This record gives sequence, structure tokens and C-alpha cells, in this order.
Amino acid sequence: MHDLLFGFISKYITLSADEKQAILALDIFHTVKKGTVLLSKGQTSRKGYFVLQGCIRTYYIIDGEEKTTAFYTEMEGITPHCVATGQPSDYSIAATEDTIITISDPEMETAIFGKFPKFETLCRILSEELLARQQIDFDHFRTSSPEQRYLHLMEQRPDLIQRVPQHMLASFLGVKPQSLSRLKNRLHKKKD
Amino acid sequence: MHDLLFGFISKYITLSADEKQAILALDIFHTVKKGTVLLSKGQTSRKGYFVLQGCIRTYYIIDGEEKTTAFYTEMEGITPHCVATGQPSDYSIAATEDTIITISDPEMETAIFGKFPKFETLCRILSEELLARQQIDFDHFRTSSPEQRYLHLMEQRPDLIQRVPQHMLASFLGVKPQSLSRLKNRLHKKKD
DNA sequence: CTGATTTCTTAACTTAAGTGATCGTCCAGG
DNA sequence: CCTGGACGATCACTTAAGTTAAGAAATCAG
Repeated sequence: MHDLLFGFISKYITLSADEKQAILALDIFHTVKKGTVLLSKGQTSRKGYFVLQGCIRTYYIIDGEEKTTAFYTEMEGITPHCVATGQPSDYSIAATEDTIITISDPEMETAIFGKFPKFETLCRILSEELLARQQIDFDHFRTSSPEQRYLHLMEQRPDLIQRVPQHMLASFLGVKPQSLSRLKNRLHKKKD
Repeated sequence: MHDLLFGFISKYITLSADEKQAILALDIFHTVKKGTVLLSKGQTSRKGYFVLQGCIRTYYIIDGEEKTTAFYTEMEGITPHCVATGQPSDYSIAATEDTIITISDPEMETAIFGKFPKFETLCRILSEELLARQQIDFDHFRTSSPEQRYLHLMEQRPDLIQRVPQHMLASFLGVKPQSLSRLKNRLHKKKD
């Protein structure tokens, strides 16, 4: 379980035994069951999450309907807005599978940053990467139709289509579950 | 013109006369005419832009059609992806009005960061703010219809609706210009 | 000032997505 | 073993957006 994290980090910076020990000492590893809600709409948590294995999602509840806006799978992380703003969260976070995550808070981060400045660099790089990826994703979403978005998802994240329930995928693609079903059907027939 | 920049910065950090001088010495202020293309699709520029007065936009050309994905107005800035990746840019950047901007490059930033670490803090804060805002915007875009997006824009950025051509607004909202026109008409009639 | 070009609006028609309802399947709990 | 709930597929119908085309309005260049 720990090797998943260290393997990932080693792609960006190299860690000494001391540094690894400092991370393990934080006791940040957790296992959560499918369906577990990590953050509920209206709460103000101070926790950040990083997925080592499995999948979590963020979702809004609008007019009584769940609308999933993001999935985080292996080696992706999220710090909810409420951590920075102190405001009640607009969305909820839950596991879509049995998932292994790290849970951290701002205090743990400052503690680690103080001892090992390397980690601040790591976090800056990761968040810059995230911003860039997010901008590209947003642009693509804006400029394409639901059908194109689905085809794009098949190319970029085929795993998601398999591992995530249809109704969550649908809102992620910006359509209703029925439309997604129809859309898939249309594409299958086009293949002839 | 300079006061626009320093006034903005003073909201985040305080600058000494020395520090202000260091910025002015970089000679980063520029005035560009409406329509000026700052970055063309396919180019690999190393320049970042920050708007002091006016408005610039990013747009893609897809199937011969311009699709505007973002507007940057007073006190908003953008560093194109190609600056980080070195790859040809997927999109173009142009001014939608006569605009006053600062143009900077990575070398100028490292030079300033070296002399005045304060600026690195400023940039980190600004990019964190940007990431947060962008995530919220993306979530809203995903979870709402074109009509809701337009109403939202009227609340959040009413200035854009006035100052920007309709066909650019349309693609920004994810619809065709004709649909935007119709949509606005529908809303006007609803007001009765 | 005027003609040309671009941009915006309008309309008729086509296509796709939203809505509401039903049905079948799979799985969990009684 | 049966039953109820959750989920996905499908159908009929409604609504909104895409497409194509034409005309009005604004903008620009000569």
C-alpha cells in the first residue's frame, strides 16, 4: 500500500529513508468501502484526499438529483474548496469503489513542508499540472457535443466507462442517463 | 497605467519603492489594438499575459469555426500551455478591445523571484485562486443548460455580455450564435 | 458619405436531448 | 425461494439546440 504512494512520488522527487519515515509517521493511509461519503454537502472539512487505488467522485445535489462532476482514480488527488474558504461545501465526495486513499490536512502539510521543503515543490508541480489538465479538459468540454465527449472519454479514460455506473458517467458528460444510453446505441449502429 | 498594476498587487503584498522600480525596469507594459492576435494556433510562444485594462480571449479553430473558451479582463492573466510544454499551441489569443497588458516570460519571472521572493508567493496565491475559480466554473458549466449558463453569466459577469460580440459569447456558453439569439429572446418574453 | 463586409437576428426545418413511464435484470435481505 | 430496490434500456412525446438560409443592422474602408 505504501509502495503505491512512494512509487508515484519517485516520478517527481527522490525521497530519503528519513523522509519516507516522516510520511509514514503521519498515519495518512485509509481504506474506505464503496459508497462511503467522505465529505457531505454543507460540511466544512479540512481534509484533502489522494487516491492510491480505487475511485472517488465529487457530486452536487441539484433539484434532488445527483450530478457527478469529477472522478479521481489512481494517483489523483483533491483538496475540497471548503478547506481554503472555510465555507460549507457545495458538493459531496464519495467512493465509487472500495478505495485506498491518503487523508491529510493543512497542518500536516505545513509540518512536512517545514521539515522537507522538497514536498512543497512536489505539491506546486502537481497543482500546476492539475490546472493545465483542467483547462484543457474544460476547453474540450465547451467545444464539443455530448457524443464527441463520450468518444473522447473512450480514448482518454476507457477505464472510467467500465468501472463507473452509467448514471454517474451521464452527468459527468453533461447529459441525462437516458440520453447516454441512446447515444451509445447510436454509436454502436454507426459502426456498420 | 502603472498604478493599475501596483494597485492590484497591493491587495496581496506590499511593495517597496525598490521592488516597484524592479518591475518597471522589466519594461513589460504594452498597448494592443482590438483584434491583435497575441498568439496564433500552432505557435510556441514563451509569453504570459496579464490584462490591466481591456479584454483578451482564447479561441480554438475547429472545422473552420472559431470557438472562444475564455475571456480575460481587468486583473486577470493567462500563461498559455505552450510556455510549459514547448508544444505548438492548440489555441490562439487575441484582444477583443484596445487593451493594456503586461507581457512577461519565464526568465523575467525567475529573475524577479530570485531578487524578491515575495513575488513567488504572489504568483502561487494567484494561481491557486485561479484553479479554485476554474473548478467551480467547470462544475457549473457541466451541471447546467445553456439557458442557465446565460443567466449565471448575467449575474456573475454582466459586463461581458455588453462588451463582447455575440458570436464569441455563444461559443463561450457552448451554443451556436443563432441559439444564443433565440435563447435571449425566449428569456425576454418570459419576463412578462 | 457610400458601398462592402461582417455581425446579429429571424424563421423554417432537422436532429438530439429532456421528460416521464415501463420493463427486465441483477443483487441483497427477508 | 421469493421480493423489493437499484440500475440500465427502451419507447413515446416534448422541448431546445443545430442547420441552413435570408434579411436587417452595424462596422469598416475607400
